[in-house]
Amino acid sequence: MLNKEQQEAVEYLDGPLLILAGAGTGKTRVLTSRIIHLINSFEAEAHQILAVTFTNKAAFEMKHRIENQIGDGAKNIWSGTFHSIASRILKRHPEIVGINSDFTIIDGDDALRLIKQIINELEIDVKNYPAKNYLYQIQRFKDKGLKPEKLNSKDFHHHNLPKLAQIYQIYQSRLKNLNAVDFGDLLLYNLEVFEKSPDVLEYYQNKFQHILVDEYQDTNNCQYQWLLKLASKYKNICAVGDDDQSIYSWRGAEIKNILRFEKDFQNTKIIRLEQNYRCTSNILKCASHVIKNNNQRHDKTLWSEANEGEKIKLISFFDERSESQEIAQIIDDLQGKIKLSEIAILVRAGYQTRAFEEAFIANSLPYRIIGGLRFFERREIKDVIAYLRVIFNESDDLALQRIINLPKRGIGNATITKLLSQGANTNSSLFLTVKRGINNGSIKGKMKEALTKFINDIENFKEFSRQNKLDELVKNILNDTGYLQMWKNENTPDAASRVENLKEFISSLEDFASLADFLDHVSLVTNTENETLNKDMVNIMTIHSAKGLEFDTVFIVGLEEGIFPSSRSIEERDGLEEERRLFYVAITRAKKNLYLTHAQNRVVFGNFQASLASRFLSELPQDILDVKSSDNFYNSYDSFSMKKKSDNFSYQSKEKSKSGFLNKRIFHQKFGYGKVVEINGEKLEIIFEKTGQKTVMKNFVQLQ
DNA sequence: TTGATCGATTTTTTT
DNA sequence: AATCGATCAA
Repeated sequence: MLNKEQQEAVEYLDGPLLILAGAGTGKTRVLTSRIIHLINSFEAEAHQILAVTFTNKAAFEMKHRIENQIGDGAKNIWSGTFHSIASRILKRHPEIVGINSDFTIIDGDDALRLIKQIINELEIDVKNYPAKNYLYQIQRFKDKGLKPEKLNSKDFHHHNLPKLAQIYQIYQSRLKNLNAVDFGDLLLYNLEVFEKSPDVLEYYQNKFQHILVDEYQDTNNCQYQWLLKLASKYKNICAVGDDDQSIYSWRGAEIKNILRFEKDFQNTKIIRLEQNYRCTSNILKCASHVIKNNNQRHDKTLWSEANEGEKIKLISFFDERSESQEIAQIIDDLQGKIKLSEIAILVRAGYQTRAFEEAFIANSLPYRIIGGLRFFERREIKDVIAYLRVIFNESDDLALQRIINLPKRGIGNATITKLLSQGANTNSSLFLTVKRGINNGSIKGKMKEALTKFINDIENFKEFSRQNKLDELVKNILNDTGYLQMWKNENTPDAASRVENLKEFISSLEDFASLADFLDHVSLVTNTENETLNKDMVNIMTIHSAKGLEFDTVFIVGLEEGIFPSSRSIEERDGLEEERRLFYVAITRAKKNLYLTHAQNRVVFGNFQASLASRFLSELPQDILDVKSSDNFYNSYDSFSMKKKSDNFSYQSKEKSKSGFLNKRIFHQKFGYGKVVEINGEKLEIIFEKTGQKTVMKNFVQLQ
């Protein structure tokens, strides 16, 4: 059943509609119901509907739900991520922007390789001006819809990156020569298509009678312009968003797109969804209380009919090891009572997952890391894909560079650089340059032998791929080039798992009819829909990848200054507000139980150091908190644990004070384990295992 | 050209 | 702690 506002949002058909949907208010249901309603009421046919999301997962889920209700007709709906839809459109009109329809979509790795090449040629000091800063800035330009020729000095001056505009321009022309586009280009070229060809634009304006956009607060300027153009004729655009959940400004997202929606589309109807169906009222209260600290937001009141539920648990640990270790213990105790798959550990940054992985392995708790190292991003998989790219398109220099000396063929950096500059001079691809060099004798000896074999291999694979299935092709590549052998020779557990991944990769290829099909798929779909999803495992992931998900029990961990909020966000303008929204998103993932944890010490860049509790913890509503501390240390939040701790001390002093501390292993609440090397009255000299020698009062250590 | 070694640098977040 | 890049000997 839909509530009154949801129903209205589904049925409203008189032009632009903005749905401000708070966390857990059922926006996905509204979106899918609306699409079904459009079709069932004959307002639009499936192929006249455009539904845009940010993640493949969201798009997939939406489509799946609609298919369940109206069957195969749903297949004609244009639904997908901004990038996949833009790619689909660009494939139909590539000539307008001067590329071919078999363009390659390159990922961040390739883009970075290209930028590095360019800044090397321009002799820019990479030490002071790293390539990735350039790449980042260029991506931001693209997010704003700014092409190199449209830049004016104020756009790039303040970035303190020499020759930024020039590099951007060269980067674009190189991509064009390679018949390649990056993620940002997909949208950017769409805009160019629409500008250069009003007919094409009009075709899509007419085609898409109804446009629906999910997560509208995460659109960047380029996507915004794209939507504006497509919707400007019929103005049947329905955007769903929540300014409190905007967490992608670092990728160019602009909250103001929500604010200006009303101005861009006259007579916009605004519907607010404020009834939360997900969380207990305690969790909701916690989230609302936190987000109120932000200034830049629309004030809104989420409410719910749910019970208070459990209190929010706030737990403090000695260090990140005991944090992960004891959380594993807590979960172990819960096992049997609740499903593990209904538990999530949410971290601020990817590297934090490691401690949990280790703790879960130690406690033999099943877990999965969502969004971590994605399948198609693994090195061995990218290598094979690079082979496929070269086979599909021998002019794909970026892919060729990746594999020309993999496995090792004796083609070193010097040779590659030489070949590249030769290629640049003659305006020909790397592949062609190599071939030419072999023929005209400029490549000689061992080098010639190796490169001839390589070129022949590629041509053979090309031939083979015309007659054979994709998985057979890959098997041949792995065997004939010695790539598989390379890993097998390594004989490490790591290499073994790479071999396994390659096997998995081969079996995943069965679904694809052609190489072109596969390459299209792989460039835009980042992860294989993993089959482990149904298994009962604890979920570990970053908060960003948890967006849109919900779990019975959620642990938000590492709530410390410098981690959450992240150290960078503390310095950035508006950084803290976004960080707080991130916290808000994290809190509202929880349906029933919420644990907030932090460690008092943590290893940062290999150094064990004190870690301050996050400022966000002081923004929590105290009355619904249940504050606990791990038994091992002093905790500033909880007088109860202090008392318990001092009990421990008195017990110790009775039993152990006479036995002497010298040369004994001790534990200190703040510094951890150490060995006593000297006693001066009440003071002890201790060499701590992690922090070195310190002077500490006798009363503050326990014998182990 | 390769592999070893040293030192610098790193940690947001992702389509 | 772990990775990346620069440097150098073989």
